[in-house]
Amino acid sequence: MDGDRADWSRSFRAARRAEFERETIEVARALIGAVLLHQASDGVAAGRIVETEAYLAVDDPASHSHRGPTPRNASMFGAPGRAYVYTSYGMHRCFNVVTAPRGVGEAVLVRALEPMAGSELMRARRGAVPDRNLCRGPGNLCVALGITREHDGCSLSRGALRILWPRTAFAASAIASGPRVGISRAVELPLRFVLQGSAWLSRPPSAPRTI
DNA sequence: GGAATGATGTACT
DNA sequence: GTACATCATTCCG
Repeated sequence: MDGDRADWSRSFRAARRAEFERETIEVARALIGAVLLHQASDGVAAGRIVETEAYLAVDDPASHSHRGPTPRNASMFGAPGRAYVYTSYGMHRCFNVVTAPRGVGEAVLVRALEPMAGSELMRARRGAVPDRNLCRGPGNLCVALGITREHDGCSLSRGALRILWPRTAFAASAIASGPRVGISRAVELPLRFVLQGSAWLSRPPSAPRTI
């Protein structure tokens, strides 16, 4: 009885891990619609992911991993399915999901959430901002969910900070891709993914290229 | 509406 | 010193 339960639990966890072990671009797409949840000491907050960006290990000079491991980006080279949280511009936190196998250095940046639970807590953490801005932008969503550098390297399958995968993925037509935001190198790569029509994006998808 | 700006940790020249 | 996966504020048309 307990043995069955342990087997079930093990295979369930393996399946959860497998979600993170697909190709990074595939994970970036698959994360659209997943829920990011943080159970903190002061309460629970969660939001549906509506915007992501993939950062790759090869031919991607905009990626933090491009020049190899450093103390800051160490967790990006760690195990998949864990968090990479870094400080941006000295003041903001940015939350990433590590995707590639240990040592490779790929991750998906989460850029915007649609609030699902804990809006009051988010408002308390964010201060006087319009609700539509609670989780708009990578720095803001970290404040709203209470994500800090303490979460760097933590598991996203087991701990207080978790990804809840959707039972069924969005249709490909519901997701748009385009250039990433706020970078100056590799600007042409279409590695940003958004839920089409979402009111919660950090910014609208850029217009389709007309050549 | 948009452009400019300042706050500032980490990594690099 | 300079650049940077940002954000809120200020200034301008």
